[in-house]
Amino acid sequence: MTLSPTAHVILGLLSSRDRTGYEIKAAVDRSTRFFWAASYGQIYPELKRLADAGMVEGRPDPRGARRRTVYSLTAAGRRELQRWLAEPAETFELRDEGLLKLFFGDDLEPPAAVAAVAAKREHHAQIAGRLHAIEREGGPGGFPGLVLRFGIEMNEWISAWWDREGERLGREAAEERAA
Amino acid sequence: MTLSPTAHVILGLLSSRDRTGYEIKAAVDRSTRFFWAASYGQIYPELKRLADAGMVEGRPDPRGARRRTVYSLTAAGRRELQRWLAEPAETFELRDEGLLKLFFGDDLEPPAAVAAVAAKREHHAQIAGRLHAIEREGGPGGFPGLVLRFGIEMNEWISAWWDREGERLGREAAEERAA
DNA sequence: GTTCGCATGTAAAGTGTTACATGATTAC
DNA sequence: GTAATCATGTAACACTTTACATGCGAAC
Repeated sequence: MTLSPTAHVILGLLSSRDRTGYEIKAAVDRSTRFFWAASYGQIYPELKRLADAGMVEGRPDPRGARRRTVYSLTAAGRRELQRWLAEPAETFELRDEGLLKLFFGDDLEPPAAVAAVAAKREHHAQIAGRLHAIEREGGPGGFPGLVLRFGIEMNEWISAWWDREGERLGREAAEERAA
Repeated sequence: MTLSPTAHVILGLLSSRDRTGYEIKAAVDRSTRFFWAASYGQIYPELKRLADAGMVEGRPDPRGARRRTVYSLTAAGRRELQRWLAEPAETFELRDEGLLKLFFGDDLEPPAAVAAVAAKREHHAQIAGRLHAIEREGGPGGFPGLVLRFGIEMNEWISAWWDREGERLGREAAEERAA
């Protein structure tokens, strides 16, 4: 039985505190979302599988008439988390439709290409801004804080790169019109 | 009928020249692979769908007894490519198991965390190296060349970032041992 | 009293990878 | 002759998203 990386995200989040499936989803959206997303359609079935495998334990903890299941890590779950963390990472995938469009930019009219570059700059500036906001609102310390800092600085760097490139393309287009 | 981004990659690659499915796969592996991968299992069925939709045209072009189908873009296919290129990009997804492990680094023994950082540095240095090799072997000009340059510089930046961070973590661990 | 947030789940559809199967041609 | 490359394709599996369905509690 091999566990998916998403299963390990759940184990990792339960390592710091007990949570419901709903809270796990919220934590993912606040933190790992930018490099590892997960939906309810994954989280709830995965919690069941992990419970069957003895890695997590759910206990009912209703609020009034509203049923609620809080999950916690078992000793086996903590061991599995440690094992996975020590093992080398495998998955690294990027799917960037913006880069794809830029790649085919030679098929574009110059103004459209400049617009595609501007969209790339904007997109990464926005991600950096959102991450920055999380940091200002008392973001995490330790390794989560380090990864957050990385996300901010990388997106700022990418945004600046395309900003420079956009300037250059704009200048070249202007020179061409002048000639 | 909406076309997937992968369908548009095929249209884009057929825009510069006619190709077989095999050649499309090879071109993807040489170029868009780092930000948009595609497998035979997608390319061949997608070529059929695109042919049914009148976006591409296949003509048999055997080499001896070996059957071979060369595809070319139709006028409708070129229009669709233009339309898609002008439209804002939607998909941007990153799945980075290494960042995930670093995120949970507080659960790791310090030497293991330092190793995870080193793995991240190495991974991006290797990608940068491979892309650099493509550039040296007479890489593409124009927009494909620009995207390649971006890939090289971004991976070098990421590698340098984790290099710095690894140094710092190593120093801190040493100071702690000394104290 | 209605909207928003909490809470759990499933079904269907879409996307994509991997492995397998087949066979010809070219280079060593 | 044999290994690598060219060439096409499918089947099984894994993974994920989206949409739907349901209902309580709190805030306004």
